[in-house]
Amino acid sequence: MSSASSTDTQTQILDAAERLFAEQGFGATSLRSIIRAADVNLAAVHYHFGSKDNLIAATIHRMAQPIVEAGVEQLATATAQPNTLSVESILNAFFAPVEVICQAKGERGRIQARLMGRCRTEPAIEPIAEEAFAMSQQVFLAAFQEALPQQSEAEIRWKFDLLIAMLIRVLCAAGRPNAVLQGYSPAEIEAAIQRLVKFAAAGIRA
Amino acid sequence: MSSASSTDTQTQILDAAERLFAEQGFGATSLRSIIRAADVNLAAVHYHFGSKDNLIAATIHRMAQPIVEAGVEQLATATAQPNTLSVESILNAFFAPVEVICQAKGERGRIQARLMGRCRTEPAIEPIAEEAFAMSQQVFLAAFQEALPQQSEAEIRWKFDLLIAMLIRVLCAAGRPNAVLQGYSPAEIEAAIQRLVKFAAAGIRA
DNA sequence: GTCTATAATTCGATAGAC
DNA sequence: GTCTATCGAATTATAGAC
Repeated sequence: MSSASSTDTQTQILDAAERLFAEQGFGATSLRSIIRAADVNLAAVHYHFGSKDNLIAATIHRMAQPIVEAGVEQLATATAQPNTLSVESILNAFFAPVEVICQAKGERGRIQARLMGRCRTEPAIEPIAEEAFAMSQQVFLAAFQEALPQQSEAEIRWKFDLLIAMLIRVLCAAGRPNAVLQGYSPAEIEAAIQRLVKFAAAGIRA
Repeated sequence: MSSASSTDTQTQILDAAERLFAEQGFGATSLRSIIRAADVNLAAVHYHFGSKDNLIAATIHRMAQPIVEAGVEQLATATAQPNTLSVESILNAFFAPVEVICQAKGERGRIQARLMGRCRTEPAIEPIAEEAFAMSQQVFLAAFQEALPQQSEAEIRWKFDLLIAMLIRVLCAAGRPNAVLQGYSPAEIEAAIQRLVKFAAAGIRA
């Protein structure tokens, strides 16, 4: 068991790593800049995580866990409805991370959004990220296949791949001039999600 | 005027930088790894480009130029038609880079696609990339506004932002399991573009 | 579990010979 | 225009005291 202080040190390191990895990328972020921001000793990183690569994996997994859970839970609720599963209800669950990240976490949410985006542009990181999001990918693909039996699996797969790209872009660009999500109030988040669902549903059905 | 050999050295450096920046990111790629791949001397980089930052800017501009030109030219052709400008014709021009990059350049195209993707995930690079793609962004936004007068400028802007995210994803994921673009033959590229146009047009009109 | 000190490498940049 | 040599600073990682 870890003591309370060691848990705090781990969290401080993860918080700083999350922010710096998101802003600068994994390779460009040094352990020194992380321990400076976390106000811990350099040796503590190697003690708690072993290496920079292990710290990267731990950071990604901590970021992904609540996002995957929120999507899977909300999808399970939608699936439990007696009516036929609609594309819109699946998309509402798929875009749930927008609410999870932007509303509940504020500034930290935008950091995690950037980090999520990096998982798709850094080739060396992809295996780690793929594992972290595997469960989410699996259940959503299955739901779309059930809701769109007339479309081939390959067709649904590349459309779902584009949906992920859209979701990441929405999260990364939140609050910026041309973004779909301009503010962070519950009403604005809800409205943005509805715009996204409408946009995506039309594309998927096309 | 540069001599022939100096031009070759510059090109060798740019080719290696393009590949390594795309694969590892700007911050994580050292000048030494670039000169190793380019088989030139370290001092040659500073002689020809002055600094790492200048080399980054030169690499991005060289990548962006033919992409911007292809899109703008094809859009001009579509605009020159006597009929009303359709969303589909604009989107065909917008997705032209897929053909430019994937068909004409082969493996190097996929490298440039990744590099293009990095321009939107590395905050420090954004000003450079924004300048490199400014002309393209401007003409396409104007075309969409003309084709969709019933939609507000803000609405068109966030939809266009998502289109860029989709285009980058298509280019980055080309050839991978769940990608819309599976092969690189002219027929497959043309078919993928048509799928994309259909998907995007439905979303934009929604 | 936290720390200092340091080893071993690598980084960007520059000086100066040719 | 290209090269060698090198500076000063930064990097990851480790050893060992407390």
